[in-house]
Amino acid sequence: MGNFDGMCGTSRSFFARDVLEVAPALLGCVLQRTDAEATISIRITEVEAYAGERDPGAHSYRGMTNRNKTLFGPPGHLYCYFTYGLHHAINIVVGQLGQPYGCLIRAGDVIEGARVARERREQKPRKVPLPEHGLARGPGCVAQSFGVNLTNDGDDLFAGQWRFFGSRDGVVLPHVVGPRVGVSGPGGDAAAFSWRYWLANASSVSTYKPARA
DNA sequence: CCAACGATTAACT
DNA sequence: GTTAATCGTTGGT
Repeated sequence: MGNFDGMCGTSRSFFARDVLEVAPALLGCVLQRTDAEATISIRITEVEAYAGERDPGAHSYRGMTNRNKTLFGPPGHLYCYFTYGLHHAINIVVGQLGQPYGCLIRAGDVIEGARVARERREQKPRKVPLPEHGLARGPGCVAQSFGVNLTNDGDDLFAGQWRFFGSRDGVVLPHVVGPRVGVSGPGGDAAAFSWRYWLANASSVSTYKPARA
């Protein structure tokens, strides 16, 4: 495993561009992590762009903190954070060094390692069975399927456990654009920040929930 | 120091 | 549609 039809390895410079250019280009790409337990490969179906100092919805809007310092580092690394006291979520760091841009990976199709991903997602008993397309549906579910936590914050996606596969010809797949999920305040303004991108026909795309005022 | 809240999820009415 | 779960980070005092 590890090779995908029409896909190939990508260089770090793919991520060293503006986040509004990179975010839609991530759709259909495959992110892969191999640890002692398994190899998990996820085909990205939903992302959101966060544009640092020009984005009031971004963690990095008010400058560097201990939590968000990875965003200020080189592109092509993993920004992992913990939220709501329960969940982890992952970004890919985007932009030139020092531009604190990130793409939140909101959903994807688990195309390799689904058995282990399901074990991780079903550690707590559930009332209704988890469908295959629900394994990595939602940011917390993506992180849990990969089995990542805060110790993975800053991981280099071009080394160690991680691989990233883009489309061979760099084509951006047809997609849908809309307002971001769960962003309150000015950054949630749908007209100014419709920076959520998803594949229209993907069943793993999370259901839309508007942010509270 | 402390209070508020969050780039969420799953279950419930 | 509404709400509990659960805690680190953040920003103000």
